[in-house]
Amino acid sequence: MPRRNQTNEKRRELLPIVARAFAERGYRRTTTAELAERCGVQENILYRLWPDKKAMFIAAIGYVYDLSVAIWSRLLKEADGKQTAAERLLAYEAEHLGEFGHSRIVFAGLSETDDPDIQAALADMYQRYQRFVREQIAAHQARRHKTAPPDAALAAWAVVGLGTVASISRELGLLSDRQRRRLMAEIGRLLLEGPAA
Amino acid sequence: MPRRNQTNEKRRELLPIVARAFAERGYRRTTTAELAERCGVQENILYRLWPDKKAMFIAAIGYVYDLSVAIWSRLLKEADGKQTAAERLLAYEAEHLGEFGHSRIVFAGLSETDDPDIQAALADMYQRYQRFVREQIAAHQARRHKTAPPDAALAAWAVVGLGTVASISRELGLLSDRQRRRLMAEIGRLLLEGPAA
DNA sequence: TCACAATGTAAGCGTATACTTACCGATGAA
DNA sequence: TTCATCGGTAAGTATACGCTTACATTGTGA
Repeated sequence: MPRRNQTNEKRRELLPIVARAFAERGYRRTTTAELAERCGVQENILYRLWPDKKAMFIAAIGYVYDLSVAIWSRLLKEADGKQTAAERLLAYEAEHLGEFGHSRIVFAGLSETDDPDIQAALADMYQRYQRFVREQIAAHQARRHKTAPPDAALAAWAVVGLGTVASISRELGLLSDRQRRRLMAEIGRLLLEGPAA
Repeated sequence: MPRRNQTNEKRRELLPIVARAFAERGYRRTTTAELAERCGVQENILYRLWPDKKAMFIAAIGYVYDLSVAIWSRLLKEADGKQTAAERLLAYEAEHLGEFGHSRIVFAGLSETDDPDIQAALADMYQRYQRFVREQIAAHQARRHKTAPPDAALAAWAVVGLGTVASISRELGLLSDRQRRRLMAEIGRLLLEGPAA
């Protein structure tokens, strides 16, 4: 009998490195040679793990989502009587926003949306992301029953947009850390609470 | 004497075509051969108009901003006693959002932000864009003096984010036209008016 | 008309890049 | 020990792409 197959373990080991490369340099500019070098292997090793470069990228998209959810879930488990989950999430994102380059990999993908596989991967990720945020917002609104909070689904999209523009502003050096935190805090609160504060 | 130099006219003539190509296919995937073909000229003609491909892209970034401002300005001149300029702008964007691919070209650029020239061009564009929106919001708030409207600068960034996420959702087919209009209308109003409605 | 720059065409050049092939030593159950 | 398979190295291939060069044609002011 041959040795046992360690393909899955290797995939899990290399995927964070692959994802970081795509986040830093975008899809097209990240060459398979660079991926291999960062991973400390030869190119054909990567090709044994994924059929082509596109599959590596799609796997990376999945990875950054899983990573975000893992971080958020850990955060939400640390119960806090004063703040709702949504409030803690906003505060966390204000502080650590875009730390892994979540949004950079999305921007890279958005330049490839005429590829149906990449488009589907991005759409799936966004839907999960928005659903997660929406659930937190709905829970928040249920606890703090205001008279007329915004529709949770719309508010969730707006929060996603808020995070996006905050990421862009960080990327381009448009806002100081302080200003960005204020943006997330004040507008985030407005989106959670609605006009009847 | 030789013929008179028509470089500037030619640039103005080809720039919309170049910008559309970059918006549709992203920076890296748009080849200079494709640019030339779309423009109906040979490649070296483009190289007489701009020093390199990067310059063509940066010119395209400037073009989409100028185009947006031209459209908005026209819109704002059509006075309307009932709606403020900010309200009309929101309504217009809800309807025609991303018609030219304004945001697509930004996404393409955001994958190239380690190039200082591209980063500077994007940062400049975003700052002008946010300033424009902020002025409209401030004017709106001055007319409808609410007790505690959001800081106009923050609200402007949030509106930019709202437009961005709406563009993404259109790109990925995440929201119906109807849902996207609701998103822009309801959250847009919230951002203009603040919590004291 | 003529000189000469502007404009256009066609072909090529060097390099980068996604992906492949050929090969080799290590592993571990039979 | 055997031997099929796994994990890894090194080199190659075909193509695509940014950019250049060589050269012909056109239009215009002197």
